[in-house]
Amino acid sequence: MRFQKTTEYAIRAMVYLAKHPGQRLSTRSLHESLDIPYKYLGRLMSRLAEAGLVSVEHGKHGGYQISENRDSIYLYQIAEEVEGLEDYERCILGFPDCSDEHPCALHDRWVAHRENIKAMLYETTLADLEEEPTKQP
Amino acid sequence: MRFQKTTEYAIRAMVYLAKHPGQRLSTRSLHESLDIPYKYLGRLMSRLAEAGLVSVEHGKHGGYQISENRDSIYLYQIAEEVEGLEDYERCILGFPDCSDEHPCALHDRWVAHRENIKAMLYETTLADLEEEPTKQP
DNA sequence: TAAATATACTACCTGAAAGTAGCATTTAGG
DNA sequence: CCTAAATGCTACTTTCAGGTAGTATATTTA
Ligand code: SF4
Ligand code: SF4
Repeated sequence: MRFQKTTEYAIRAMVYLAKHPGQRLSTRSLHESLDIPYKYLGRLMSRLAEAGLVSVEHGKHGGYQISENRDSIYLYQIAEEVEGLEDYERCILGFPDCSDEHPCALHDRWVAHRENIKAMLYETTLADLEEEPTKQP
Repeated sequence: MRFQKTTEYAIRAMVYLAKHPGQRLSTRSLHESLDIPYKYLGRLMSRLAEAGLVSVEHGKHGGYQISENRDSIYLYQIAEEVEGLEDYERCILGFPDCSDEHPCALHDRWVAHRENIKAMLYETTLADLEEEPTKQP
């Protein structure tokens, strides 16, 4: 019961960028600050840029930068881009199609938690997370 | 953000057994009722039996049976046996060692949900789940 | 005791996520 | 124009959860 490793990486990187607004940071620099494999991070950042979550500049002095409106970037957008949101609509027991109408014994217990986590993802922006340190305390 | 597939299988099987107390069900029968790969389920049930969560009989008319005291089998015991509980003590951003004392921006938001899910696992028994149907509603 | 029906054990196969490597492409700036 | 420094692209490798196969072992029952 956890995020994919890649989602963790994406959140770490995005929060780090959000804490350095106006700065354009290279993959190398992010790699060194966040301890994420260099090449793997490169592809990940590329995806996040393609999704419009960060801006990117090529060439010398290039790199990634958070958009100005980081109060409108929500965590769910990061999770959606990286691992999708399908798990949050899914049966906890893995049955392929099932409704809320005749729920099994676990359904209500699980759905409550699932909806809470969804709410966290849908209501938290990067701006909300700027108050405190990102790297190891 | 979900349980491992094997954990889903284990919960499905255990809840199904809990709904058939006093019956000794073979792997073949569980496989047909729950749509879990036969051989894979065999190994899984073997593990659950070894962990003492179900009783087992070999040979003809053998199979698995839930213990009488199914009101003292908690979901966390199943999760613990199958995928471990390490994820519930883990940093959401994947940092190796970190304390609650100087938390990062996400920490409090995440820990609250994590503790709620842990509480569900630690407070729900198989007996609690017997009220409603297990298979597809 | 022999056949039938079950679990237990061991080894191997598969697919997807994670990680690695090399080269192409873009841009700043002397 | 040329070089340095950056991202982008493509392909390969590794790791592990999930799944398959065959055989050994245990138990009931005729
Ligand atoms: S009712 Fe039960 S089987 Fe159906 S989706 Fe909910 S948890 Fe899954
Ligand atoms: S404070 Fe942040 S970095 Fe530390 S364990 Fe909590 S979520 Fe992870």
